[in-house]
Amino acid sequence: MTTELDEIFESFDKNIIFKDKSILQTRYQPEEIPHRIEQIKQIGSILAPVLRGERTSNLFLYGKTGTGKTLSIQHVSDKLLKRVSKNEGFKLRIEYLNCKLKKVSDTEYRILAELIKKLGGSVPATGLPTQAVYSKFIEIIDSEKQLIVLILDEIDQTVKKISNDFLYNLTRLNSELSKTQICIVGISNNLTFLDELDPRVRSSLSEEEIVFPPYNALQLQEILNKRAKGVFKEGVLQDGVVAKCAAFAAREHGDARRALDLLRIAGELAERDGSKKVLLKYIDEANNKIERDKILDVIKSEPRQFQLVLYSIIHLSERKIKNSKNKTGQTNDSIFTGDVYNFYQDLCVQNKLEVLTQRRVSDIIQEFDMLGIINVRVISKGRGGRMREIKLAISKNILQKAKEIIEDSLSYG
DNA sequence: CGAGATTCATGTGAAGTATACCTTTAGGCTTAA
DNA sequence: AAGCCTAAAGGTATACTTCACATGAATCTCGTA
Repeated sequence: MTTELDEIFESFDKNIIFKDKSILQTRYQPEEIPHRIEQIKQIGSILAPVLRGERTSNLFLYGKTGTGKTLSIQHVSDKLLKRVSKNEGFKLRIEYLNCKLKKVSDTEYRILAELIKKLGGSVPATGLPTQAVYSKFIEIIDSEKQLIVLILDEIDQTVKKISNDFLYNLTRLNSELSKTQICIVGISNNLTFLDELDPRVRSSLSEEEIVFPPYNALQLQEILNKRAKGVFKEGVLQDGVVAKCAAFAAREHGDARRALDLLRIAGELAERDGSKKVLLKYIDEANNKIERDKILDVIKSEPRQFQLVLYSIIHLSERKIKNSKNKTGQTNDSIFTGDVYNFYQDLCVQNKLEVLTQRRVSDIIQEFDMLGIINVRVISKGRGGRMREIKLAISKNILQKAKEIIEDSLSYG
């Protein structure tokens, strides 16, 4: 046993593939950010007045995921902070908050609490009136003369959960502050986000706007090449590996994060396989793995009733496929609402869970369609009634795994 | 034979209900004067 | 007495149910050729 373990550890220790994997991790902050020079310059020139201790315009960044928004703003703020520390005339703080994090995003209270914590204060987790937390926030900010840049990432999430009012209050903060000046940098991957905003908020929040376009395949390749240099040992990458990663990611609206993940996972797969090179096939595998993990994560996080409905769908369509092969040979793998609901009812009884109404299950099915796990179409069979035709949209090789996940979560519940 | 009515099985919308989670508030406990 | 905390009271969003009506093509009905 020990020897086997030793072997595993040793082969892992040899580390044939990677030199420094951390460079591919999402947290990693590279020295250079290719193809974002324009944007970085713009951010720089907009935020530059903070160096003289002046308030800047509020700034708004948009672009899809993985287009370097967060990276760029962090890059600029690092540089700014370094410069400012040299001349001690005033104080500059740049706080970054990701509004999408679960513990933060729910309520106004929590966001404020989180901000206060970042600024060095503390509030009880509950019990205080929101207004009190709000004034505490102002008090902390205003306690000394300073300049605050507030970076709110994924700001669109807050508006969905809370309301326009919160942002409105934020934009008006300056009028309530005497010593401190504050400016807000909003980041959103939803391009239409601004349109949904209250016009008052909109005009003050987006005094300046910068758009981050998606990377194309060539640019992705360059990014990958730059990073890959430090990550992998010499010559472990098969020709075309980088190009393929870039091509895959370019298909997904030019998501650089996706490209980096692909490369990293492909490397990990090669390593686990004991291969000396990262071959092209590992990229396909990595792509599958990412896709699979994404879907399985979704399934995992779904509530129990949703899982039961999905389980019914998977079970029925598997059975359907088998039957149709035996009889006719044609692939008629679609199933209908009624079948699903009946099977689902039995499933609930077996597991001693309450049975939801058909109305609700209908909505649940629709939601799975929106998640892209199934495809749904309303058809009419004439006198046979009207119903949804349901088809699974996930590849067959993860069905088994999906079922296992659901079974697991059922037996624990 | 064909136009229009009927029908089936469920889609879909509105409105109501239960539940969980939040905020607010009142009352009790602690602390400082 | 003032301030702080907590438990209960009051609000609100969410998940679901109930009720009611909408759908759309196969099928039926019945008048007509």
